[in-house]
Amino acid sequence: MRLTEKKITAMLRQRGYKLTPQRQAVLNVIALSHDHLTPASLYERVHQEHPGIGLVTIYRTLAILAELGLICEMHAGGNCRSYLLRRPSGHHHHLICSQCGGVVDFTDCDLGELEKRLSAETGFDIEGHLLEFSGLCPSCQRTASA
Amino acid sequence: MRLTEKKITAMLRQRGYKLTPQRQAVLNVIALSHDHLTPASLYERVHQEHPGIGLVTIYRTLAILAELGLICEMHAGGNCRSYLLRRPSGHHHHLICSQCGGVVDFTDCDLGELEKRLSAETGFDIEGHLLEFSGLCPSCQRTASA
DNA sequence: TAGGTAAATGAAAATTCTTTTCAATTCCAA
DNA sequence: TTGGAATTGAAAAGAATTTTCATTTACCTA
Repeated sequence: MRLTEKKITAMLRQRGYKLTPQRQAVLNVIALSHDHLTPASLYERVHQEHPGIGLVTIYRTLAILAELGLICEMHAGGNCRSYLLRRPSGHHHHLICSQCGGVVDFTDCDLGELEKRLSAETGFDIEGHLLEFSGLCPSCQRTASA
Repeated sequence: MRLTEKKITAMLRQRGYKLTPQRQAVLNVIALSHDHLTPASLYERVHQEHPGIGLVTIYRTLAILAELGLICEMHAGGNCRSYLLRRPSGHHHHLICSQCGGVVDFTDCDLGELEKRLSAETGFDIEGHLLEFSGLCPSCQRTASA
């Protein structure tokens, strides 16, 4: 079950956030995109449909969505921040190319055992995790060796 | 085999880079540190031993070391960039309390299999990874339930 | 060991990216 | 409808990083 724009707007209202046209435009772009979106690239896309929207609003909307856990915030090389609609599995991991910043996603990480052990050892009530691998993507490997 | 300051300086000279006192000071701090260092925190530490060094020099030295693959550049939440001496194991992990920000480190994570699989599936040359668990530390659990 | 030269340095300015401030506008529950 | 709190955009502020440039320095060569 993928989060749709409709479901997201419902969650927003439930939490007391207002449903402005600007937010709808942002949500629309996020919901339809399968890519990682930086604030700037989101702005660019939203701006086409909805000129006059401010970059500030993009930042603010992203902050709300991240706070509600509806999107994942991630950090990669170069232009640091990017966001992606949250996937069904609940977790969401990345393989990031340290050269070009390209991102590949994967979801199965099998950290349950480790989580259990850490929880027992430290007493932490573990809520989630972030796993990122970094390295060189095939294309940048070729560039590097050339 | 851990990279020592000596080995790093040797590699620098080999590549035609000069060995300035500033660079030595930066290398010294990096080589002795087990933490992730942001440019700012590195600067702070180096500055104690070597006042007068500029933050610019920190950035430049980090760029060279990353280019030579002697340190790993990582991007995590908050203050985006951080660097870590490249370790044999390539590992460094945290358990972070989402309430008080307390951090517990752990090193054994057993991700070798996953790394191998991802590498085979994606063609990435994987250099390192970042694994962070988040949750509530014992003390904050008590506070929360109180 | 002195001298020349390319590389490195620090300060300041310039860029980017992000957040804050604030007055005007807009959503929406009553 | 209407009141009031939330939201908006513009501009200013702030933070992080990079560029520029004149000066200094490491280190190769003679």
